[in-house]
Amino acid sequence: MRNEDLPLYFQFFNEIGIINQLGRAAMEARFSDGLLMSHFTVLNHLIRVQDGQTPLKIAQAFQMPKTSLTHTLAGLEKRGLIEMRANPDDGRSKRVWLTEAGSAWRDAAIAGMGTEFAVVAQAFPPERIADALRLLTELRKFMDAARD
Amino acid sequence: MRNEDLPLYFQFFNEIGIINQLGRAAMEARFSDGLLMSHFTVLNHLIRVQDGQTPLKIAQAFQMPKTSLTHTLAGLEKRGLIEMRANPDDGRSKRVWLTEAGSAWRDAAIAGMGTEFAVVAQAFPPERIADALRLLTELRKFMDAARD
DNA sequence: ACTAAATAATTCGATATCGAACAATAGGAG
DNA sequence: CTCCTATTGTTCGATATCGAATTATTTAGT
Repeated sequence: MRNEDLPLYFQFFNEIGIINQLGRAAMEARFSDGLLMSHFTVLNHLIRVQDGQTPLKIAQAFQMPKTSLTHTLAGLEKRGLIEMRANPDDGRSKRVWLTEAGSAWRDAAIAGMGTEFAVVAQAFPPERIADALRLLTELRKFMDAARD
Repeated sequence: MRNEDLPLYFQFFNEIGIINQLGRAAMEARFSDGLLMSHFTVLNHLIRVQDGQTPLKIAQAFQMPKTSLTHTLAGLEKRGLIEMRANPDDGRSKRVWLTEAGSAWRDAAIAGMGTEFAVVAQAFPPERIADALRLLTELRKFMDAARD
């Protein structure tokens, strides 16, 4: 990397960070029951991939300390959005299952986001977003693979 | 927004979130003295804009609750990276000043990031990043302005 | 000048995050 | 089987985040 390119990459990640913060705040403001992005992310993952995952699997999927996930799962369970049952295949681990309420909450959260997205979509048409998304997806996969 | 475009925007912000998390973790791993991105962001802001800002100004610049900033500033002050002095123009507020150590720590942090960026730059040349950066900057400004 | 409303920062309490240490179980080597 | 190591999840302690209430000061209205 040429030295004069450093600010470019720096600024890139900087903008990513700010957009993430703004987007996150906007979405969390619409979440009911004091739930946060971490909770939503887990529920969404269980629907996208499949429920019945072990906590460790989920933590790895998000590159997240498993100790943080324990706490997030506890919050979801307390609110009745997931159920944790023993794993018959391995006495050490558990399996995480969505409840009806969990599935419904996730759907409602996504519907709520639509309102936010519509505002963005007014100014940024799908083609532009899709264009940038290609790079972002590629970059995410690269960074994910580059983790030691 | 057409309904079938919703997943596109959703996925876009999702990738932003993951990249942010991966980038953040990689950078924080290099920060000395247990400092976090929040600390770096404040120091960097004081250099970019100008030090002597009031806490409220800084909090607004980051769309961040001022109560969180109080805590971040306390951490920076405890480590001698900033100094807070009374504001002669307004008895309610204070002004935040960088110390030599604060400035040096920020420079070292950026230098450390260079190593991470170089890996990314191998696979993603400046032109591609600059291209995406244009959209991101525009989007960030838009979202920033759209805040109520 | 006096009072009321607005503003700056902090304190408080509840929750989140995360590294280190831990208990329980699994699995492999002998 | 027994011992040793690896793996899974939790607990614990320290710090971070953030909304609500609080204190001090300024500004606006009269």
